[in-house]
Amino acid sequence: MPHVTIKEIARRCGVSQGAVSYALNNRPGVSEATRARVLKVAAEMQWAPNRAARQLSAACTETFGLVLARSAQTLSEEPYFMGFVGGVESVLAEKSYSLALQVVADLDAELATYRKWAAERRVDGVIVVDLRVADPRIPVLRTLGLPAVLVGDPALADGMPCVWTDAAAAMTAALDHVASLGHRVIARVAGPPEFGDVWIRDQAYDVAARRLALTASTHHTDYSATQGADATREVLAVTPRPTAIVYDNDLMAVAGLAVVQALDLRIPDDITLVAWDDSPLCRITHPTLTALSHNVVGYGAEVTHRLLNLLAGAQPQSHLYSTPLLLIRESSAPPPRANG
Amino acid sequence: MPHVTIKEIARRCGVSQGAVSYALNNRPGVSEATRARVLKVAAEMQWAPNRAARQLSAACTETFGLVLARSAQTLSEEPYFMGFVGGVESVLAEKSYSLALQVVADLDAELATYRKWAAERRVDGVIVVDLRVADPRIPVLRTLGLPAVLVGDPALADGMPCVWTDAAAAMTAALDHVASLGHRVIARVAGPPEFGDVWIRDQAYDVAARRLALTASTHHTDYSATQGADATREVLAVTPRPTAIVYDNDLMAVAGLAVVQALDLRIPDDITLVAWDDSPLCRITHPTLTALSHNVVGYGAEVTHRLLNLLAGAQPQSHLYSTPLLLIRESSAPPPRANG
DNA sequence: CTGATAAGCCGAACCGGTTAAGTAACGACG
DNA sequence: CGTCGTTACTTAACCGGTTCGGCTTATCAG
Repeated sequence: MPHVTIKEIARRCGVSQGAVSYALNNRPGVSEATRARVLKVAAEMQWAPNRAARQLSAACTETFGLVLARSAQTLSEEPYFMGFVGGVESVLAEKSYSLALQVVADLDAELATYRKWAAERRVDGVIVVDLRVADPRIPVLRTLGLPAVLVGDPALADGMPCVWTDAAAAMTAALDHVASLGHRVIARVAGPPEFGDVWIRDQAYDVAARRLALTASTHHTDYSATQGADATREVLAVTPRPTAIVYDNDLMAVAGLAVVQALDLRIPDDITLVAWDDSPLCRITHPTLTALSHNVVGYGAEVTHRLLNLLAGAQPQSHLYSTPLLLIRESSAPPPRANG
Repeated sequence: MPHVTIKEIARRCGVSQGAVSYALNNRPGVSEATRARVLKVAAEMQWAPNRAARQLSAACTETFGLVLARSAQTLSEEPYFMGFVGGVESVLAEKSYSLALQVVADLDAELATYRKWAAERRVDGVIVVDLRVADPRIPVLRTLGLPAVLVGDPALADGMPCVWTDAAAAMTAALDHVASLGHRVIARVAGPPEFGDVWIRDQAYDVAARRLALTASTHHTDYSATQGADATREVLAVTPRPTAIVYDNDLMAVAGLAVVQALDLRIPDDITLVAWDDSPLCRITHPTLTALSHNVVGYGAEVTHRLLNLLAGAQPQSHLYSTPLLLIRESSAPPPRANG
């Protein structure tokens, strides 16, 4: 059962290949009668353009690339990415674009993938996540001339087009919240410092803590539940003990919650917890977790739209998607001896 | 800056295109001296084969397809898929294959995607997940002649190649465990009944409960945290109240844990909980959750290997990957009045 | 009635690889 | 010395689309 080609349609319609191509692509050059006949035959034979052939002549792959430089294990623990990918997909699907997803071990492998994709003409553009401070991917993508939209703060994007959420504003809101509850000693369980977003939060956290005259510490982790739990134990061993902890993701916050409970401390009576990356996790714990919520699916969709626009000739620019919203839940309360 | 092609290399080396192709593909037909020269020039010019061109002549895309028929929201909540995709990727990467991932709304859209991929010659084969009872995708894939490996029990695969984990054995182990602790009234918070894997577990649960003379009920959900919590509330409202609950995924188990705690019942003193799909979630709660653990990343890798073998000409067959292992943790204990 | 214009279609080149068929040079062998 | 076989290439067709130049024919203005 050979594949149905444009040539076969041309034979059946008694016209040339070229005419069929014009007809199928809704371009002038054929009569309406012929066009209708061609479309009918094509539909009957269930013709669809061979992707490789089209790519070869059009020099356009209709594919975007996304590289995730995390271990498969980490990815499976972080609900974030799957939602992001889902958002990307939702936009690509309606443009009949597709997504080339690659999971690699580290940043070097990610760079190698970009080089390969560029040389192979594998993708039309890429979406870059997990932006770093002085990110080495930026100069590489520039050199390769690979169109890209970065996911992260303009301060990290070095002039490349990017989409960002205002993490600094969100962090400020979180600290205003705990300070207004009366907390004076707080801690933060953060992600890896090399991640640009974590760096942004680091800055905002320090600035807000100073402004509010809070005693504040930061503990960096690898975002995993294990290190989130460990960091929480460290935090609670310090004197004076913090009465509020801000986490950089939901997984660590839930892990922290369990640690606090295992130590027979009560939430929120003894300790207030604030999570980042709101997800069902934050709503199913007991008590539920106050969290900085943002729409990850929509974020992925927005980034994809920007990349499409960029390829369509739009000016490269940075675009603020949103500011995470602080959702106050049961894990927030004044500290034990507030007003004391 | 035009792309470097084989023609350009041929020109520089003073040989024909064909000779360059032979040299680059390590095929006989060129002298060692020429081959070395060609390889050197190709390396200098950083040549990489244009993917579309190779696909067109080789009639092989070096791409596998994976369709996920879930909402982006659901996907972001289920850690399962990202781990699976990571496992698939780990195998594909070393073969320089790539993955076409598509997220769609429902089964019909999934079928449409397969039809499209087959017509476009978009992928060499597909990995099919979330196998259903009397799955409509099986006849479609057969008709299309699209090579596929199904992820699920041979009883559901209708003779197509599949990779499975022995869910029935795992369920039996879970019930043996709770029965041996002395529980007599148990409940199960299950996934959607149309999923084949859930159906398999339904059967095994009923059989084991009858054999062990347990009073057992099953509550079907959509796998979400919300419905997991709701089902748990229902379960706990029944008289006589079950003393052990088995969940079909980790997310619902964690949600259930919170519900139980919110009702001021103690785990494991009052209620024993068993989760499926062990993940960090099960280890970070307080108390930690007994769970049926299996290696999702390895599962994805195994499935991918099977698909590669299938395309290499191996006989289609079903292959048992593993039986989920029951990891007993803090959420397991005898019922309140055991030995009574 | 003639010449210009355009619509409709054909043939062929092209994208960048792979590969079958053909050819020239050379050594071995009867 | 002629023949066969091998090696090392070249040529050209091919994959399945897109696209350009040019050829027919019909249309219409002059």
